[in-house]
Amino acid sequence: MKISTKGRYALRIMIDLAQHDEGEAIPLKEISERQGITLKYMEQIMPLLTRAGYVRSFRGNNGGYLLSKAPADYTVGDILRTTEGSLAPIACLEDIPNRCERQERCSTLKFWEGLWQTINDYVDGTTLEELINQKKK
Amino acid sequence: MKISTKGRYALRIMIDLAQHDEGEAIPLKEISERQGITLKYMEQIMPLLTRAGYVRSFRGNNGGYLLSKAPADYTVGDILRTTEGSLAPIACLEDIPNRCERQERCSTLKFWEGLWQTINDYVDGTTLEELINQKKK
DNA sequence: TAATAACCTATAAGTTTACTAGGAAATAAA
DNA sequence: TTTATTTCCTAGTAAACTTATAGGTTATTA
Repeated sequence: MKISTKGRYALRIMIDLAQHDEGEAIPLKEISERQGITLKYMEQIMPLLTRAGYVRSFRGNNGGYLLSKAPADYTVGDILRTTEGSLAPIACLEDIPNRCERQERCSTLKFWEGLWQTINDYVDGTTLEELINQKKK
Repeated sequence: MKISTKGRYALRIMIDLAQHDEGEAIPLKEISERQGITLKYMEQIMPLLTRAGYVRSFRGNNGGYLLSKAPADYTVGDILRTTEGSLAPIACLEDIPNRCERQERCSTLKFWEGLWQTINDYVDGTTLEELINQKKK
């Protein structure tokens, strides 16, 4: 029941981008040095955020990344789900191929659905901006 | 971010024990047939529940397991934590060896602590009895 | 004594995680 | 036009974890 480095790193990268945003694209090399995350691993994470439209990427010299929106317009849930995938606590909640034949009479299904909902509500209840400003108690 | 089969099976086993409790110890062989979980795998899960004092085990002929308490006296959280281990969403929340040196200035730490708390609150908010009676919305 | 059932430990296949590696394509500055 | 920079893409890989199997030991009852 753990969030992987992909999601955790993505969150730190987004925070770093927000905190160092001065209009110019920020290259991963800089973020790598500040955050202590290897460049090559970040290169794998970034396309997920780019494709989701959460960051704009610029290739070539003076290239790098910029947030597409204001920090207040991202929930942490947005970022985690694009990098981690669904936050469903058990596989049979998500896709049809994962459903089991016991589902009709499964007495735990609703409990798991509730947990999923609870997790989503929590992660969607905090924005990137709140994280940066440490407004969360 | 998934609950493993250990925790999910443990929950189903506990429900099965509750639903078929007639005072006599229930052998794993029976539960195995009803639940479609292999006997040998269950034999690995049960000692965790026995050591936690959640079930009483009886060896030998006519042996098996019995719940130690009434279904209303177990929270789902109790069962999941004994079989899954801590439900902390990231390792650095749990033990000292896992703490990172960035912890002081980590802007996501409180967020993760809050998620952990939220998960614990949810799983502790449902009892085994409620699960059986499907009182959960 | 035989059958049953929990208990204990080891092993192993499959999957996931967390990277590393190498090169291609795009872009800007020289 | 060349060079340096940077993202993008794909593949590989070691370690850890998950999900079991397997075999034997101990306890208990009929």
